[in-house]
Amino acid sequence: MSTASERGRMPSIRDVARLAGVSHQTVSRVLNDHPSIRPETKAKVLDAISVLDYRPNLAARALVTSKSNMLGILSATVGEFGPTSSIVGIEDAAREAGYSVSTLNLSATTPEAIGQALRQLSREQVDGIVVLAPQVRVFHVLRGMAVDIPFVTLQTASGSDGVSHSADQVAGARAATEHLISLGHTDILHLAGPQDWIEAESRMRGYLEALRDADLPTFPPIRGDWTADFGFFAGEELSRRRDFTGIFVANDQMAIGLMHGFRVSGVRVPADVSVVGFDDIPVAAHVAPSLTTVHQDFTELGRRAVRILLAQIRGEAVPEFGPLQTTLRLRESSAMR
Amino acid sequence: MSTASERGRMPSIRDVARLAGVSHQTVSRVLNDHPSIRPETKAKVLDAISVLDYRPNLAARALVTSKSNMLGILSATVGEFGPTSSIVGIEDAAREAGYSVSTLNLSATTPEAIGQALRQLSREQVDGIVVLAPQVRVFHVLRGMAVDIPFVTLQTASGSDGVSHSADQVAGARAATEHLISLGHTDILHLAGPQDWIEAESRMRGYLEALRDADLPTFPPIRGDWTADFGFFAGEELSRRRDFTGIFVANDQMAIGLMHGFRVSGVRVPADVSVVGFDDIPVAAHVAPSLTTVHQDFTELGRRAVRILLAQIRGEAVPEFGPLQTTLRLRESSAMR
DNA sequence: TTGTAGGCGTTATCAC
DNA sequence: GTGATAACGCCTACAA
Repeated sequence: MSTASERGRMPSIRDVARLAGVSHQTVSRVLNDHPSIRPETKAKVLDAISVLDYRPNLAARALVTSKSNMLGILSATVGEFGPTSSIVGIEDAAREAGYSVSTLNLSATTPEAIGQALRQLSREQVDGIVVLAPQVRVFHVLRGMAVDIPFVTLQTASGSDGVSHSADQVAGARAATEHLISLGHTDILHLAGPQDWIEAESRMRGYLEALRDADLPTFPPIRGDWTADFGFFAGEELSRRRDFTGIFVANDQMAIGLMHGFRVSGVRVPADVSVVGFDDIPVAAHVAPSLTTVHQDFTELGRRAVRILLAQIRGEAVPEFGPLQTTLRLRESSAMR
Repeated sequence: MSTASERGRMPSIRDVARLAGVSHQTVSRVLNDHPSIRPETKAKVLDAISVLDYRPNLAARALVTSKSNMLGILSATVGEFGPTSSIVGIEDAAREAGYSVSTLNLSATTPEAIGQALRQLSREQVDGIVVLAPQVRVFHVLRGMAVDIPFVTLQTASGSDGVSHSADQVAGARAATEHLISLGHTDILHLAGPQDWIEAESRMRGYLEALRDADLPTFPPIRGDWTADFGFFAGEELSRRRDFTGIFVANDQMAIGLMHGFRVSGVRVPADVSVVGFDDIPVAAHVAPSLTTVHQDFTELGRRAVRILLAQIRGEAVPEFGPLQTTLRLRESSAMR
């Protein structure tokens, strides 16, 4: 007779069974909380489990059930503050629900790359995927692929029909713009995110809607790339223009760079121009001047995404969260005209 | 006879075998690049594979080989810029080498939590772990646990004997401090990171060594928590002290907060006090005044960690990278005395 | 309530 | 060089 430890193997369900004096099937039932099992039998089994320090083999389970108890994160971001914080929330919620998390970073957002990433994730048999790929393109590819794995996106594209959850970007952008209007600004620019990005579109829409509702002129938005460096150059460029007194910037990084560009060009914030950003990154409150911006709870967003995904996986009713609220944080960079 | 597609299953190695007119074992050999296989047989098999769009089942493979082709990331950070960038590098390198990545965020750094996390990762049968847990405590627990899974840490504790790789924090901190000295400062403070953090210790050591070597007085470091908010309060407090003209801050977030605290307290940077940070986060170049800081390539660090880990896993010689260089970025926040 | 048989898709081991 | 056969550890289905 050879026991598990003698053979240098991890204890299996059969070793537990032998020690508990039951069949391996009974052990399996205990593990899966099968209803019909006598309490004392269950106790014996649990005892044996703890004696042997037995832990179910996940691969074996995955093989036979075709479920991995693993969620995938498909991300196409470059370590920005927002997505990163969301990932923390996703992992947290997933682990809490007993799922492990496999992350996959997209280096390119071509249809091929996306397809390959999805295939990889499906090979890993993830039970569901959280998509953190804020580009419109990815969204379209995803919809066209008819993935058979449940997935949730953390961005709501206009006309989205898939399951998605996000903070209300349009409302946030509206609030930011309306704030500038309420300060007495009438000529308000928008430094937007890249063309393909969903948030960029939503934030731009909020900007446009607010101006239109107030019967103020709109300007063609400037397209940035989210980076502080771009903001800096934009600041230098815009300093030549003096046809505006307020600017809503699609994210804080660019806003901080922009203020730098203004500074070196002699444009004073907020004396000459009021600036409002978006995201409320941790340093936003501390730059000079401190940045008025739109706060959103990225971590909570990630948590909710997992709850939605799990409901989908389990075939339960998908919880109906309203869009996550954003809040305007008033700081020094915006002031009365 | 029932084919895979008829039964709604994914094609298996046997389906490929049937189509190619060989045994399933031969297919397996093709998949694993077994040497002794006739080229034409191999061709037939590869053909069948592509016709069926067959993809090996990872769970089955993991079950029988006890290897998952998966690396684990054990992280105990809160979404800071550095670790986040490293994770990008880790994932990249891992996927490139054909490994998937399972990430696990530690919410607490108690020995129990760490033990649980390691057990979880080992249950997932990860082939190796990259540890991004910069606390000394975690490091000790890890060493004491005699983990049977290869692992690499991204921080070098003094007297480390495990496999680890990191940028040369001490040298970077020395350079930062020596820079202040070279500007003519003689009274230089240090705003340090939390007690338990490895980088905090290294950076403090660099500070102390530089001052000692220059025969300058050292001050007891102030312990911060890495956040900009803490830096702000520290700035307000320190503004009451006027016994120093230079300060080396252990990370950029705190440095930016500190400058804010100085600002509201009437301390001018760099006129009254020169400030140097660490990390070179993207906004460091754009805050006002722009922040002199120490740059390090976090992403490359992550990549290297994976290469080291894979060598360990495969039993190859572990590549000997020297410590990653750091470079001082000179900006406005530090100036001649 | 419990046990027995069979199979999930792959690799390892032995024949041929 | 190739093919049977037997695991790997678990779960589902059916039998007792």
